Amino acid sequence: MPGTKASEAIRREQILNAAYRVAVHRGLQGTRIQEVAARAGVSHGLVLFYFKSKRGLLLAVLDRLLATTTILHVGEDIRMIASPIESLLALLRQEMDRLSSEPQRIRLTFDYWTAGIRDREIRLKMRTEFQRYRDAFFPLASDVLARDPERFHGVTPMGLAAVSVSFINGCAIQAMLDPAFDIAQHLLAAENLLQFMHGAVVA
Amino acid sequence: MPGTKASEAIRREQILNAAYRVAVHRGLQGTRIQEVAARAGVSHGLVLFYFKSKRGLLLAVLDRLLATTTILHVGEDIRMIASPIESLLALLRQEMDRLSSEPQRIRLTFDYWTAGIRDREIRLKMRTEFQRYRDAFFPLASDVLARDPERFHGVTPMGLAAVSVSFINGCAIQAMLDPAFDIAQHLLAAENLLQFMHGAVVA
DNA sequence: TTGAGTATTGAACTCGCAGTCAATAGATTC
DNA sequence: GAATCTATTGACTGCGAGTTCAATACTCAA
Repeated sequence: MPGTKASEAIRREQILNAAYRVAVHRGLQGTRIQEVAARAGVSHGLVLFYFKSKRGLLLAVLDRLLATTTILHVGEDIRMIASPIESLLALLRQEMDRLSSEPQRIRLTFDYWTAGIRDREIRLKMRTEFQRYRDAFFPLASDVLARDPERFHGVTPMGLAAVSVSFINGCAIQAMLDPAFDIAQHLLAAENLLQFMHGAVVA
Repeated sequence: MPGTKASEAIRREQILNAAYRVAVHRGLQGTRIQEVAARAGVSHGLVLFYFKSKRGLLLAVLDRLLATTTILHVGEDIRMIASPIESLLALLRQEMDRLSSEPQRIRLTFDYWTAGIRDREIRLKMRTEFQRYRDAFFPLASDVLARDPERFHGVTPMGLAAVSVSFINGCAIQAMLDPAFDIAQHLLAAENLLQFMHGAVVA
């Protein structure tokens, strides 16, 4: 009855792929090992053989999700912008575009986020990931503060970075459930807010 | 074997109270009817008798959660502030304070939010609630835009209101899992951002 | 006090799914 | 081609939880 054999690496990859798709489709709680196995074209026994438990499988899916998440990339074009505030604006725009382009991934990420409330291991992984994301904002935030230290008296670069992340997260949340969510309008509003700041700096 | 009898209203209230506390503690998926019944001091059969199903119970808990959510309240003090932007700032501060003061409620809300991805009925309830919340920002947002229509060219009041909500949601998300999340720093950063805007307006 | 009506119970049923493991067939080696 | 190895299977187990419902005890009106 056993089917064709394959190397461990290939099988794990197959199963993880399947698990990811099922998790995206059904949610974390709704993910059943049977369905993952069916999608991967193996028996459910094999899934448990490789990942030991459902929890192990979902943790592996989380690792994969985080590993394949596009790390915040501050491209050459953004770095070339002379004004720090306009750079930050460009980065926010980029990230919001990315959010709207992969809704499924975002939904799954939030699913893990919620699960992290009650699961220590998930929580730690998520926390690490978000810290990394926030840290990527750090240099730009520093530049912004350095340009006008007096106005931002008391604000730390990490504080400003965190606020940027908050804004992006908040947009993601609204975009997740609200079909009428207007990304363009959000971008426009954010843009104007930051232009506002820029105007103040220049003046 | 039946215990003391009570009116329907009292029993529903008892059970809902218990269900809410269990849901807060265990999460939506982790809520078991047995535990709810135990907390309410009734049999699990009675819980099903009144709420028909677990789903029915959780929907009732959601109704209760939303009904008892403090509706965004723009107090006299805030309305008295002459500058629209400073009013908005005060409102953001108020809401962030509120977030940090009831973390359990926020967590449960996000739990339903996640569930809403796959459950149409929950989704609709959540959507309605968030729209109401967003609408409450509308008047203030309008005032802000009216004060300087040219700079905000193209931005709608609803757009600005949505951005405000995004910011608050984003803060809530970070605060939920990150123990080191610095509300004070967030407030400070937000405050400075808005002061910035205010300075531009005055200038 | 009694009887009807009903709120309440809890045993029993069902169902789905995670996890186990001995058997097995494909691969590999000599 | 035989022997060995091991990846793979699928039947089996057990449990946890939602749901059902007939029995039961409380309430209240007559």
